[in-house]
Amino acid sequence: MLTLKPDHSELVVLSILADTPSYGYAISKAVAARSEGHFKLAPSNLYPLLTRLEKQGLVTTNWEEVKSDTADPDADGRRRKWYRLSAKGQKRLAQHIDAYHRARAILEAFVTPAAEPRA
Amino acid sequence: MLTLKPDHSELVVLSILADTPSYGYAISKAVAARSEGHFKLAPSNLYPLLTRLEKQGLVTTNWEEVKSDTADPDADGRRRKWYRLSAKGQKRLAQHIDAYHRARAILEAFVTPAAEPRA
DNA sequence: CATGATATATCGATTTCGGATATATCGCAA
DNA sequence: TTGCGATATATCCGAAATCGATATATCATG
Repeated sequence: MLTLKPDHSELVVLSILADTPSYGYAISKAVAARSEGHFKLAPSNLYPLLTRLEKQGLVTTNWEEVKSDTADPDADGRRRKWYRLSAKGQKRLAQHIDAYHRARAILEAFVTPAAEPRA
Repeated sequence: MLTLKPDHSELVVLSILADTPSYGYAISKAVAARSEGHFKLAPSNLYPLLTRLEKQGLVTTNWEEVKSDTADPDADGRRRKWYRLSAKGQKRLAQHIDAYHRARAILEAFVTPAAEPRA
C-alpha cells in the first residue's frame, strides 16, 4: 500500500543535500531557488525536520564558526550547522523518489478527467 | 506559493464523484479499483472527509434505503448516503487537478538526480 | 447459524503544518 | 552611528490531517 502523501519536505531537503553539504538557511534558499520561488520552507518546518533527519541518522552534522573580515578574534561569529547526507540518507532519498514516481503514476488515473475505457 | 502537499484524499474522492454519484462504501471500492489496489481509503479517513465536503457545499447528499429481495416491508434495510458533485465541487476538483500538475512540475526538479546545468 | 461482506460512523493518539515569536550577528546605507 | 534588512538557528502553539481501533447493524452465503 502506497502512501499517496509522501513527506515532500523531507524529499526536498534530502534532494538538496544530495548535491552538496549545506546548512539550514542555505537549504531554505536552495529550495526556493530550485522551485523557482514556488516552494518555501519556513524555519518552523525546516529545523524540526533537520533534527529528525539527524536523529534518524540520515544526515551527519557539524558546527562551523562564520568568520568575519572585521571580526574581533574573541567575538562569537554566527554559527552554521552543516548537514551532510549519509549513506542511509541516500537510500532514504532513493526510496522517496521511487515512492513519488509510483504515487504519481497512480494519481494519473484520478487527474485525467474520466477518459477511461468502459470495460 | 504552492502547497506541495495537496490533500490527495479530497482530490481522489472528488474525482470519483465526477464520474457518477456514489456512496461511501462504493467510493472506497472505486478508489481501490482505479488505483489498482494501491490506494486504500479507510473509513476513518473517508467519512470525516465526506462530511467536510458536504459542509463546504462541494457535494449534495441524500439517503436511500437499500431494498432486499426477501426483506420484510417493515424491516429497516441498510441505508446508503449518496453523494453528488455540486458545481462548486467541480470547480474545486479542477483546482485540485491544476494544483497537482503544478506541484508535479516543481517536484521534477527535486526527483531528478542533480542533472541541472551549472549556470 | 456463523462468517464475511456491506454500510456508516466516532474516538483518540500521533504526526504534520503554518504563523508567530525569540535570539543574535552581519552588511549596508542614511 | 544608527537603524534596517539579511543572515542564522530554533521553539512554541494552534489547527488540521492521518491512522488504528472500535462500534453498530444488515445482508448474503455456506
